[in-house]
Amino acid sequence: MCDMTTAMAILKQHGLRATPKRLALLKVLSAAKAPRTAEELHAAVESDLVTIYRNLQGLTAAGLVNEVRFKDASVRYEFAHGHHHHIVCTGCGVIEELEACATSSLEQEALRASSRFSRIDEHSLEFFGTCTQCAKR
Amino acid sequence: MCDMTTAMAILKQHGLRATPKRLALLKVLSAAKAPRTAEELHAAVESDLVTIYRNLQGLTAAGLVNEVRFKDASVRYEFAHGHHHHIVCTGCGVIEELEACATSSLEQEALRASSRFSRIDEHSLEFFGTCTQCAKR
DNA sequence: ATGGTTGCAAACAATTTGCACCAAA
DNA sequence: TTTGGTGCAAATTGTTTGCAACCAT
Repeated sequence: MCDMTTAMAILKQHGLRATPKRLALLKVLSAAKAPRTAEELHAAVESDLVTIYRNLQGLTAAGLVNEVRFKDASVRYEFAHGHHHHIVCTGCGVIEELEACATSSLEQEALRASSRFSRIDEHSLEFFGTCTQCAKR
Repeated sequence: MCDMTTAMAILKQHGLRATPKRLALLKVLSAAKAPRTAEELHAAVESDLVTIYRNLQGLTAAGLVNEVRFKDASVRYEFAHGHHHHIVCTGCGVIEELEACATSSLEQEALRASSRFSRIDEHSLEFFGTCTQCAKR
């Protein structure tokens, strides 16, 4: 579970009220081990789906939540907790979170290779493979 | 422009006919220096938008076209020509294609760090930054 | 009491599907 | 002449907006 005190402070700081719906959403997200879809969250926290979307927007803007867009077009949300990437199983869809990110050298290289760019600020990286479960079959 | 002879062979091999609309789409895509949206293609090749979508689907399945989903939710298509990545300017949206891809070590590392995966087959990687034009302002 | 928040209905954008007609092989 | 391709209308999916009622501060 997340640091609720800090979260409350950040909410206030962004003019967002600590409503039950919003807190419930935040709680589910912070307890999740992998990013969740709006639908999954809707199923988990009994709020209007529209409210889920609006709160995800607000929380993302406040930096408490990250939006992750996967290559299969699904959009998922996760409690913000440092830069990292994911591996997605192409068999069953399970998503694992990867701790480290060692792409700084890649960024440097990309910038060097580029002809029209002067700065790189961000990147997105996902891996796709087969989880051990699916590999057995 | 692409190797049309090869393209024709691949089409036949996938049960796809060499129709004018399809060839026009392929031609525009192969001439583009950056991935294009369905709308842009629609504007460029006078076919029904639905036909564009259907042909993009078929060509993608045949491996002649790649679908690229950017983090800003836009979906673009490019003529398939070897593995590579892109840099996107967060200012003006210009997209540059990067030649090389040196992520094999990252894949190895990711696989090692993972606890539930036994194989990585693919990855997606995009960089976001500022192009020299936008940097001037 | 104010100004953000919520639910419901409705609007939207992007993409897909059904169907009748047309055309490449 | 057969089977895939095309256009048009309509359906779908995911997400956003308008608005009146509601509630946290």
